[in-house]
Amino acid sequence: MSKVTSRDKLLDATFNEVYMYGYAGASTAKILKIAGVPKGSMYHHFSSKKEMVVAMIKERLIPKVRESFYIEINDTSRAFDIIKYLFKKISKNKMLIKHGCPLHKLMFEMGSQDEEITELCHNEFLYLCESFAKIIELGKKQGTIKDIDSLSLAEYIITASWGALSIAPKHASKERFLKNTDHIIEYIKT
Amino acid sequence: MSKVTSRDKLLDATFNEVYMYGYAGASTAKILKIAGVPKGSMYHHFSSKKEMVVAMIKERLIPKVRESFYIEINDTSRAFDIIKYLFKKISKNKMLIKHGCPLHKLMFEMGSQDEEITELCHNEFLYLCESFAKIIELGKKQGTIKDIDSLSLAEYIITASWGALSIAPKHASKERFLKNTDHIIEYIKT
DNA sequence: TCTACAATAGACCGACCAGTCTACTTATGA
DNA sequence: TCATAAGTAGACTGGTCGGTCTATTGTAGA
Repeated sequence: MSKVTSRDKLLDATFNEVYMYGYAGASTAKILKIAGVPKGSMYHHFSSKKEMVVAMIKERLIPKVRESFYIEINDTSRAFDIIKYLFKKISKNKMLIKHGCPLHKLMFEMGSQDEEITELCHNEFLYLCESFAKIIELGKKQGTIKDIDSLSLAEYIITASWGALSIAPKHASKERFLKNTDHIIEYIKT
Repeated sequence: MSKVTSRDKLLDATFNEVYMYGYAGASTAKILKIAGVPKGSMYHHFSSKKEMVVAMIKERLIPKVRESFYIEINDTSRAFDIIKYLFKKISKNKMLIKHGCPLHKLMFEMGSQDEEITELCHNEFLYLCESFAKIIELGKKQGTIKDIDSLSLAEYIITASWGALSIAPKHASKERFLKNTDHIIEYIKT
C-alpha cells in the first residue's frame, strides 16, 4: 500500500539521469521535470544535488548492482555454475550490456573529482569483491575452481567484467559480452 | 624550431580537462584560461567545443593511447615478452594508473550521448584490438601463447586491462594493476 | 479545532555555460 | 607598399546551472 513519494520519484529519476549522462551531465531541472516534482520539494528532501546523488547511490544504485552481481549461496551450491549463471544473467540485462555497470561508470567519472562519492562506490566495489571471493572459495573446495588467491581472483573477475561491459552501446551485445567472459570462465576452471 | 601555436595549447589543455573532468565537465572557459588563449582564437580555430574535442581526440588522445598500448614488432620479437613488457610500461605511467585509459573513459562517457565521438573512439579501440591480435598471432607461431582466436583474445585483454585501470585513483596502484594483469598473462600462456 | 511541522509550489538569484560579434594586430604575398 | 587574410582580443548574449526564498497546502497529534 506504500505510495510512491516525491523522494522516491526523485531518486529514480536521478538514477536514470546520472546513469545515462553522468554526474556532471545530469541536470536537476531535467530530473525535476521527469520526476514531476517541483524544485522546492527537492531541496526540502535533499540539501544539494550531491546529497541527492549520495542518497541515490545508497538507495538505488547499490541495491541494483547487488541484484545484478550478487547471488546468495548455500552448502549445496555449485560455485562454478553460479559464476556461469551470473554472466548469463548479466548478459540478459540490456541496460547493463548497452551502458555498462552503473557503479563502474560513476566511480570512474567521480574518481578524479569527489572523494565522498568515490569512497562510497569503492566500498561497494570491495564488498562485491568479497562476496565474489566467497563463491570462489567454495569452488576451490569443490575442486572446480583453480587454487589462486580468492580475493585477487575476485577483483580480477569483476574489473574484467566491467571492462567487457564498457563497449560503446551501439556495438555492445549479449554475444560480445559472453565471448569476453568465456575467457574468464576458461581461466578460472581447474 | 616549430613554435607552440594557440591551437596546440588549446588541444593540450582540452586533453587534460576532458581526461580529468569528462566531456560534460570540461568547461571552455577553464580550457581557455589554462591555455592562455582568448575566446576569439578558440572559435577562430574550431567551430564549437565538440569540434575542438574531436580534433583533440585525433591529434592528442589517439597518439597518446598508441604510445601507451602499442609496440612495433619485427620478426625477432618475442610476443609473450612484448605483452609482459607492455603491462610493465603501463604500470609505470602514473596518470594511466590513477585516472585510467583516456580512450576508455571518453568512450564510456560519450557512448550514451554523441555518435560521432563514440565512433571515433570505437574505431581506435578496434585498431588497438587488431594490432594486439598481430602480437598474439606471432606468439601462437612461437608457441608461447595459447591457440585461441587472436582477435577475440585481443579484445578480451584490452577490455580487461581497461577494467583493471578503472579503480578509483585513491586506491589505484602500480602493484594492484600488475596483480590484475598477472591473471591475464597466466591465462594466455601455453 | 487549533497548532506545528512536513511537504509542495514556483518565482527568483547570481554564476557559469557555449557561442557571437566587432575591433584590432600580425603575417603573407603580389 | 599595400591589400588580404590569419590570428588575437575580449565584451557581450541568451540560456541553463545549482541553489534560495517566501508562500501555500496537507497532515498528524493535542
